[in-house]
Amino acid sequence: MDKKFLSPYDPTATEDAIYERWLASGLFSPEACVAAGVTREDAEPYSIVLPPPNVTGVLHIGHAAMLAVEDILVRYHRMQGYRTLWIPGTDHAAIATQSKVEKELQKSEKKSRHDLGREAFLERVHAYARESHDTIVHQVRKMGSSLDWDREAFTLDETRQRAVYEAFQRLYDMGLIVRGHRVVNWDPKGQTVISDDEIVYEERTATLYTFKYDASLPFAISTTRPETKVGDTAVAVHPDDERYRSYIGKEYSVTFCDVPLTLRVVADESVDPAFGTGALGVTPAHSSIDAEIAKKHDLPMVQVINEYARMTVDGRLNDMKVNAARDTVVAWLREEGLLEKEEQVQQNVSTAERTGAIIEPLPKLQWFVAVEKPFVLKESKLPGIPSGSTTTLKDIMRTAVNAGAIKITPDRFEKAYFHWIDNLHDWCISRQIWYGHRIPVWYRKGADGKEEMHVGVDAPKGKGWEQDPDTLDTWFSSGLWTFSTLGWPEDTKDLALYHPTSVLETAYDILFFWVARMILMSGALLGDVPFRDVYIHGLVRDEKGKKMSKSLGNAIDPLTLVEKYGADATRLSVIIGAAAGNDIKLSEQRVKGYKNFTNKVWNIARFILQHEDAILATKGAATHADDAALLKELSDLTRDVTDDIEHFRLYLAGEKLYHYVWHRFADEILEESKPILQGDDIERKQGRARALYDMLVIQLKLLHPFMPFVTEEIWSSLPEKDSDLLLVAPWPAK
RNA sequence: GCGCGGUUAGCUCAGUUGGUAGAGCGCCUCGUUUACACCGAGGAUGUCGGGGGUUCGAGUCCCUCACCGCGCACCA
Repeated sequence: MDKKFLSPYDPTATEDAIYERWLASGLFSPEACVAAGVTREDAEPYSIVLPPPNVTGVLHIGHAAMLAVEDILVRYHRMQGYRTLWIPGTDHAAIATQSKVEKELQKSEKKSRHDLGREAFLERVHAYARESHDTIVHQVRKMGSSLDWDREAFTLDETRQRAVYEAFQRLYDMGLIVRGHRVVNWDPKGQTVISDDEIVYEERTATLYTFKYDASLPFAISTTRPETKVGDTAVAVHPDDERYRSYIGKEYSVTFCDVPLTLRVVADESVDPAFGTGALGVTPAHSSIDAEIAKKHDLPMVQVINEYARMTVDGRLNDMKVNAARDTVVAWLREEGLLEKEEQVQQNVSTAERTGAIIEPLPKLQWFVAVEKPFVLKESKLPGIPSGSTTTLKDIMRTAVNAGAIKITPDRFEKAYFHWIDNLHDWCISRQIWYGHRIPVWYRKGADGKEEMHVGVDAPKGKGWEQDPDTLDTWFSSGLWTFSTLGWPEDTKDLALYHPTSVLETAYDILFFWVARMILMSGALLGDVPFRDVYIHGLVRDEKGKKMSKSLGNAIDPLTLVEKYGADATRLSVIIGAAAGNDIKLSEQRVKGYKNFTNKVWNIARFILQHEDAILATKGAATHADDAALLKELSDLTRDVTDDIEHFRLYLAGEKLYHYVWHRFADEILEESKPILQGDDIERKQGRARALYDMLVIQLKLLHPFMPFVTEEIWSSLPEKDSDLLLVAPWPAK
């Protein structure tokens, strides 16, 4: 027996060396597995693309859970003989990374990005991203992730840049990317447009003011934002509302707080007669709902607020910030005796996810992905959408899941997914930030003074072309992730072999942001799904059930846990007790418990290997009925665990293994074996020793996906085995 | 407003198709017998949120109520 078994298992002393052995073997690569003869050339592929962590800092325990789940699936399939590929990568996370660097720049040097200029600022961001990337890769390795590092990708590297430009051009050519002047979500602090999904609603108490624009008007309106009323061009009422029916179609000219307004009364179904006075002041430029009403009724759009959330009208409001302008308008209403009512109401305020600023809806010229526009999908493998049929992006997203080409586990998330799609509007993809993929569109003034535009992967020939200064929403490049990592748009072998990927595993908080957009991109560009299964894991929370975050100071760094208890224990603690999609509350106490389990496994091996001579004396099937029964019992467990893993019940598989290994095998079977092993019946003794050894081998294999390090370390000391590395040992037969 | 999840032992949670209530941690008693004290043997603790229903039988299925958490929508 190896001397190392004489002391307790020490993860810190072994894990790094084991990971190095795996790397040196090259067997994280499916080609290497084929070359080494552990995977058949024609084996069925199994592929997962790692959801790329943002290069905004360090990994948190949620990432650790993600890595553990995916590594379990990958190691299991590799051992099952699949041609298994797990691709690593990181995400440039445009807005998130840029605003992080901006914040630090402001803090340390009191400078803004404009003080540095685009190029110098981007240098800073790149440096930060590199550093962050290195930290993340280090952490990912520490967790034992069996990723094929030779295929590592970054959403902003050269290959992915090409994929992004190609995707943009193709979608543009298909008419699915459009440029338009629309009311968008403007973040005055971040100075950029953001998409609907980057908005966080905050509930606040607001004052609802009811007033008349002018004493000459026969009715009043209600609003929480009186300052925007200088941009009103209409008053909308419900067509069936008796109170206002006689005013429909009439036009009123008034001067509202020094600003002349012309208001037409229009009838619109969307107006709720029960709210306020039942009459709605329509501000087309500063409300997306109002913009829709305005479009329907062909109303003029007047912008009265600028990018800095300041008023742009003549008179007393000129250049005032919106809050000050609100007070001024209310004061004016009071003076004029127009204010009829003030009441406190609960209101959800839109704020920007990254900067926390209150969103100011503004009309702007931006790029959009049109999700409801019909187009012809030339080649399609999507069930329900035949090649050459007319469809929409929304339809693709809905059908992929509805027709069963993609299965979401647990299935309750499908409902939320459909609901999200039903409420989806066109996706604004242009951002006024510097870090990210520059929009592949060039402009120049033509000879006739008109603007010329060129959309393409490469800059156009000729003089005077300027590339669009804006960048793309980070989710645009993330949407391509399953195939951009496999070499698309090139017609690569990887793409043919590994796409669609087998499983997309992620937390539920980015189901819409990301999962839906991957389905959109893959559907539109490849006519296929990006993956067959979506497995949703929960969020890791602290002991009190709070979401872990740096700002709350309750975040547990996975590396700290790995250093204290080992990666194996850390992995188990985020797997066991966490049913699919359910949040997990993590405490160090749990991790400690699983560290004890790793030591238990260690000592089981130690005990069995003490009888090495007796083990090696026999071979073949168990002859004694008791031994055969024990092996049968274990093969039942193998069947259960295999079945659980196949159905994403990793927590159950882990728990069953834990329970069997410790409380059945160690506490009972080994105890009962002691008298036999110390007895005089040599044949019985050798038979039992052999049986225990065979059972140890099976248990190490079953445990390996869950706790790869300690099992591999024990494996290295086994006197007899069917594979040099446990990493690629064949999964035990049921 | 619509939807989703949760409510099981002191704490954190399992309980996959309905069949005598489980685990870990904590607590109590005993044990240092050469795998392991990062241990073992044993023990206490539960009207499975309330109410109703289906069933021979319900933690599990149905209805309803309450509370907690979350998502979406509205947000004049």
